[in-house]
Amino acid sequence: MYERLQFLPDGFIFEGLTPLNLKHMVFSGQAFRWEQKDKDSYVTVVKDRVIQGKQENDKLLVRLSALKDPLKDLAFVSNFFDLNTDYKNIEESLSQDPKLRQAVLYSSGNRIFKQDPWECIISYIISQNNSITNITRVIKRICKRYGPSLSYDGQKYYMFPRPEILADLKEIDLKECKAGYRCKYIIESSRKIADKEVDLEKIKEMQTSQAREELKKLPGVGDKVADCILLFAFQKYDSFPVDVWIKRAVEKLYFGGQKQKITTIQEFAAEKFKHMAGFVNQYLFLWARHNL
DNA sequence: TGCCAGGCCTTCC
DNA sequence: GGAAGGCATGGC
Repeated sequence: MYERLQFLPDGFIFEGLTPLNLKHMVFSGQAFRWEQKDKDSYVTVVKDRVIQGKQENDKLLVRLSALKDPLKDLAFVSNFFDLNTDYKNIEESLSQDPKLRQAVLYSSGNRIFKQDPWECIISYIISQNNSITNITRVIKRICKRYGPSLSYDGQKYYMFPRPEILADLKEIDLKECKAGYRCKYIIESSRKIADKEVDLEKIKEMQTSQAREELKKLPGVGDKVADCILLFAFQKYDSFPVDVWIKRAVEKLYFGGQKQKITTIQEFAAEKFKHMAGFVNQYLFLWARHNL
């Protein structure tokens, strides 16, 4: 929801975007391919395009490579940054819960990118039992080694490699990207996706629970990884991935600091937050990582 | 050194 | 159906 739009030769300026916090979005651990370019400017690669974003108060400046026609580019950008969703309403609504208010306030403007499903799946397979800095490094190595290169602003960037490419790798080669024991998951999951044994187009049309079971057919994808993929790539906002930070946050806010089983947290969130669970999750995650 | 990180898989009961 | 261990890598 923005108030005004300017067309640039290679991008757009969106004005009147509140709430928006690009820095939160970029470094909140939802996507792993953003880099800081200069002081307030960040760059990433989405499919075959380089995207540069910069925030000035309620303005979002976006430049991109591989220009098509302006309306298609506009649709692509506003979809990726989720600019047509009313986050003001979401944040106000969630803040009605006094236990959530501090987390929402702290994380305000942390919109959820709409990521490419294929890249998201492999990224979150890598994420298991791993740290955000290390996940970022591993993905970068994979793209640099196996992805087609792009040129933007005099610099080289890399696309995420296609499923067929990763599917044909030997484990011993992929190991050089330091994904460790997850390498065999990456290769086998890539093969299932390349062969359409797991069909990403069909998953888009499924209800959350069915989509979740379908994703879990991929090796290296369990409950938590599936929930991340559903939330970040399939817009299933009723999913609520529970990692150690979310667990801590929910235990502290809603269980008086008492340890709970993961299944208890999942059931609690589904019951309490319903179709808003995914948004709650994002606010809680960022808040917890910085404050707990 | 040991423990943790956006967990999953296998084994065993 | 659930508990326990193992697991690559890197930071603290």
